[in-house]
Parts: sequence; C-alpha cells; structure tokens
Amino acid sequence: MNLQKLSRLDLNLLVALQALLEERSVTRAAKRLFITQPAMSRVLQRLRQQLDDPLFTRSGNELVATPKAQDLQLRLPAMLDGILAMISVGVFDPASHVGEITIAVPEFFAISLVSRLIESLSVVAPGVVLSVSSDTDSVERELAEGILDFAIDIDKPLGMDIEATHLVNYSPSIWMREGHPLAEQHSISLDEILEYPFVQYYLLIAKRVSARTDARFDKTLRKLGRKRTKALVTKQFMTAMETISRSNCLMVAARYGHTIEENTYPIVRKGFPDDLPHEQTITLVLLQHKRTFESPIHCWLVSQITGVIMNKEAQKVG
DNA sequence: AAAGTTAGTCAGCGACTTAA
DNA sequence: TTAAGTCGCTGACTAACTTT
Repeated sequence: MNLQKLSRLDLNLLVALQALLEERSVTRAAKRLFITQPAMSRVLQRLRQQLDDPLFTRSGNELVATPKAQDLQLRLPAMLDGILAMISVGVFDPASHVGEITIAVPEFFAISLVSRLIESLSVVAPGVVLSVSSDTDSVERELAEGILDFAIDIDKPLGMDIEATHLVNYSPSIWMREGHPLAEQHSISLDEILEYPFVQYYLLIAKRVSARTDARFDKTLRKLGRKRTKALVTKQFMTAMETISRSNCLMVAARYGHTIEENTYPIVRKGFPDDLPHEQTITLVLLQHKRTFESPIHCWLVSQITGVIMNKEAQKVG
C-alpha cells in the first residue's frame, strides 16, 4: 500500500467531498458539516489540488460533477461506510462479521473439532472463514505476530502474554490393529510392546518431524534404560492410522471418548503397561495472545470452540 | 518563545437567476 | 430591463496548533 501518497491526502477532505457530491452546493454542504461557505469553498479548493481535477463546474446556481467526481461518487460511499463501520463501537454481530481466523490444531483433534465448528459457524457466522493448520515454527511467536489467532496444544508453561483455556483431558493409550497379537490380551507389559515397531505420530502442532526427536514416551523409556523401534514418524493422521491398520506397528496416542477414527479404522486401544510410568491424562488447551483478549470476534470464537467441545462431552455422557 | 502552518470567519466581489 | 437574491471565490484577518 502506498502510505506515502495516502499520508499527503487529508482523509477528512473525502468527507467534505461526499457532502458536496450529495448536496451539489458549496453552501448546503457547508451547512451539513457545520462550517461556513467560504471554509467549504477552501476545502473544495484543496480537493481540486489534491485530486488534480476541477471536480465540479458551475452552471448557474448548480454545481455539475466532472467525470472524475462522478466516478468518485460511485466508490466513495462504500469506502466511507467501511471506515464508519471500522471505528464504530457497537454490539458484535457474528452474523455480519466478515474475516479469516487462523488456528493451529493437532490433526487428530482437528478431525473432530473443525467439522463440528464449521457446522455451527456456517449458520451463525457465515462470513467467518477458518484457516486451519497443524504446523508452526513457534506457537508463541506466531500468536504474538498475528500469524495465528489461536492454537490448540498440550498444556505447558508459556509466556505471560499467552492465555490458555482448558479444553479437554485425553488418556494416553497404545493403539494397534484388530487381530494384532496383543489385541486380545487384557493387559500388556512393557516387554511385550517393545517387541513391535512403533509409528511415532505427532500429537501436537509441530513444523518438522524427525525420528531423532524424542516424544515423551521415548524420554520415559530412556529413564528406564529401554528404547523402542520406530518404523514411521509422521504427523499425518491418516497415514499413521492406515499404517497401524495394515501392520503390526503400535502407536502411542491419546483417547478421547468415541471418536471418528474408531468408526473408520479397525483399531484396538490398550491402556499403558502398568510397569511403564505415565501421566494419567494429557490436557489440551486453547491458546491466544493478549492482543486478542478484548477482540469481540476472538472472545466469541472461544465460546464457540468450548461450546462445541462441551456439546461433545454431553453426547459422550448421554 | 518565536515563527510557521492550518483551518476557520468576515466582508466583499463577480456571475448568475428570478421576479416585477 | 433592472433590482434583489443566491452562489462560489478570494483577501484579510484570527485562533489554535506545531515546529524550531
């Protein structure tokens, strides 16, 4: 945008121009804007200089608009209405809001959340476009710079500028295909699961995946002096699910009620081995930067996202 | 604090319209 | 035709604000 050129234009002149275009009279336009006729005459003079066009020619007691003024008459009202809407403080109306919201969500969570969210938004806020990704270089930085509006991630300590809203608790579990040698066992041991290769699926939002990157599971094993075999490292949920469906690979993932993958893939989930120390739950939180705390659309979306999740919880209980 | 800039008012002008 | 009224423009001036 050419801000240098814009800075030379007094935008207030456009308001006067709109009055002149509507009234077709310097005197009446002056009355509209509560200034005297000579003052309005000088405003017209400045407009003529800045826009390099006479804008109006006098014909008797009437001002006749030049082609340039006629062109401006078509475009100016929408521009001024836009500015007025921008600066007006009123009640936020999701139905009339137009804009894009960017959100980083882990794919396994996005599958169930985003579809339900869109189901609701498309009715109550048809002008809102959700832009969903599952990778970021730095959640904190991208939230701060406005690249992201929200992120959903595992609960962990972050800077003071980031607020976390609790969403759900997941239970970590071991996933495998139906008919897997371990599938019929009531409980499984650490020794047993380490006999099989693993799919390392990234539960969280991340930019790159690498077999060298240790998951929590790998760190826990290391403390015990153990190590697992990795067959695949991916953040592609469908790739991970297809792989464990067609092989003896195991996958450490999180279970949250009855989810889409349960219907789609022949998967069996097992609790963590008793002889493997682990967290009982993984908490997912909705992250937003303080710059959006007062923003009506952001506040409203937080309520929509938590609402969608609470509905899902209610269905789960019911 | 002084000088410069900006945006306004007042007074008056010329061009034009209207009504007698 | 002419006088009165309307309209936009401009010079002179002022007040408020900004810059030096």
